[in-house]
Amino acid sequence: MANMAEIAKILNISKTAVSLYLNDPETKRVSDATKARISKAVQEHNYRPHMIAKSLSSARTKTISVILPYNSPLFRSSFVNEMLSGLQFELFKHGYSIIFLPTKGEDSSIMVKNYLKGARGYDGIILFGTRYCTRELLEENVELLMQTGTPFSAVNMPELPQPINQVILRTPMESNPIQFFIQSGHKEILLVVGREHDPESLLTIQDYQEVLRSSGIAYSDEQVIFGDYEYDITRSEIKKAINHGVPFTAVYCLSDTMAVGVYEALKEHNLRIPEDVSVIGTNDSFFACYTDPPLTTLRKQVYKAGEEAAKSLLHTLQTNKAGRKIWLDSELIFRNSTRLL
Amino acid sequence: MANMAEIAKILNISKTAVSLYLNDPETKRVSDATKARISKAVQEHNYRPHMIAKSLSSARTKTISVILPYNSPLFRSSFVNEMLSGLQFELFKHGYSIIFLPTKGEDSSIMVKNYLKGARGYDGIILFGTRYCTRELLEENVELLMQTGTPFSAVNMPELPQPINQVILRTPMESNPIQFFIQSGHKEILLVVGREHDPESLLTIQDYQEVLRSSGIAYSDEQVIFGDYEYDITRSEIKKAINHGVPFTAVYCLSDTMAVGVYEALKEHNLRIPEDVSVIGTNDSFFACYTDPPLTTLRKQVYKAGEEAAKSLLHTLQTNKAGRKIWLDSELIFRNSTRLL
DNA sequence: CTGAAAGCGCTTACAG
DNA sequence: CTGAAAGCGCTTACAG
Repeated sequence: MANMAEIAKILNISKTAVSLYLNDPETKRVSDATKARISKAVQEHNYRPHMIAKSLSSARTKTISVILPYNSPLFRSSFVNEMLSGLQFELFKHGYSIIFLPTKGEDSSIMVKNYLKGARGYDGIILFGTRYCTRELLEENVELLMQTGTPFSAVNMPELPQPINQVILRTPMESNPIQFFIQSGHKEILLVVGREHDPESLLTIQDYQEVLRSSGIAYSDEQVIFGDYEYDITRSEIKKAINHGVPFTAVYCLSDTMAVGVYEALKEHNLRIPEDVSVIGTNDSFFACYTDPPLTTLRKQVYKAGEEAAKSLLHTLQTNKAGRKIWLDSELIFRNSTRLL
Repeated sequence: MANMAEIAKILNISKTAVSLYLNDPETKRVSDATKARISKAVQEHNYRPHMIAKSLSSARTKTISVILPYNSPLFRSSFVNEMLSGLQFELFKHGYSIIFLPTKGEDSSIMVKNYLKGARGYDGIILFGTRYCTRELLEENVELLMQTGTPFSAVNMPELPQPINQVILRTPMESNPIQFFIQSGHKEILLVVGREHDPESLLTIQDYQEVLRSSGIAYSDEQVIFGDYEYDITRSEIKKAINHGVPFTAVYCLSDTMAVGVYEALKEHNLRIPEDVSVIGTNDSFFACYTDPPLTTLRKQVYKAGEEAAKSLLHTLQTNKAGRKIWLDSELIFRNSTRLL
């Protein structure tokens, strides 16, 4: 396969002309006659631009790197995948590629650190927050990233004070599941979160306590369950709670996967949904309408989050300005797993 | 941030020494004293290798490009995602990155063509077959790809005669859903495939006809339904079949999504699963155990397929030899959507 | 409208 | 053990 120098040589013109035309067929700096000759030669000799060489000389790669600081295989979380969908669709529209670099390290903050010590070779970064990371480490990572000077946008993490691009998923009070349960007459509400220290769970617990308090309902530690975002763990933790006599008529879960874990535990104890217990999940995952009964769930604007992250990053790439914060409101999708008390 | 030349200058040594050490800390070609000095300077000056420059000069990118010839957003098919998981995990292990380049074109074969006319900048390719492509176009694409000389592995397509790396998902007779239905006493079996011309559907229809014939059961066109791999279309096509009086006591679907479409149609006609109709899906998707009733399904080795595709590609990259064909057998997972007649 | 030439940040024979 | 130098395939001021 020919390279640009060979094409130029064959036509007895300069590389400059070839480059100019190939990068902008409308350019006025090359005559129509020359353009036609180049076009023909490119076809005939099967010329394909070498994007690596292009990147090196132009100092632009047209590639966005996605940091997903997980040890386990990627592409397994429907939440993350949906966000990647939005991201990809928007980036492709503007001719950008997406690259996933190998991450190494025991936990997510170490991975990000190693990543930022590693090779550069992309125009910008999309940083995914992970559930398995404390807020302090999250902020530390963001600081490190800012120091590198690489443009980036952060998704799936709480709002941070730094002037960085962020897409934040937010639940307005009228879509708050706990609030909804209370308005439906429930007073004993189980909250199923992930882990004790991840920011998503922490924020949810705080919010839960606040909503209870403002409704004059007593808070009890034992009504907060840690399901680790896993089906099995949730199932066994719920069974424990039932066996310990923890009272509840409603359960809100921070993921749909955990909600089906709750389903299973309830079924094993012959508790009916929603007659005995109401259940709400989070994310409106693909399978949420196929469960028995179909699951009421808090739908987050996940695809849109990916899209907006791409847009804000692209904006920074063009203008060199960062700091755009975008809030996307979640919405309750009513199915048959909830009832008025 | 410093580059390699600056590091060398600061230490008053050559770039050669720096490069040698950085690419192989165990090298005998640099003294321990010099190694220590380089290491220190790299830390102090925050040196990060420039992977684009590295790729250009070494002619290796350590990047694998994935061709997913879809117009719609990627990362939305649980089947493809699971394959990507296997692919990613294996590639990361060996330090390879994954890149997704923007694809353009109306249909998948045009996308592949455009892709192969576009920029190069990766060591190898993973080519995903798409359901929405005829066998002829598939072969044409493979031929084009072979001509470029880029190492590649193909997944998710029927076995091709060319000496290329391929991972093929196969169903042995003992896991054949139609065979299973017949052995369970069913005689009126509906087959739900995707489209009329995609190779996956064609092969399945052929296989269906053969199994029926060898069991002495008459084949009827009206018992083959085209669901386009979509929930809604499947649902309405099944309802049509029921209204037309097409007889059936069992349904095999080429995807779990279509199977839940069947579920919905049956429920709307007050047909019970499995009492009135047995249903089998394909893929053992995440939600298959959460449906009502839990879905019996043909599990394909999707993750493994991704893994093996990566392995065979890596092998070709090392040895320059291609042509490895790997068959992975599918397996029936029994849940509660099927019964003996 | 066109071209000669420097440069992007590395690697890698080659020579010592 | 170490270094000078050519080269990877492009882009891009600069000069005409």
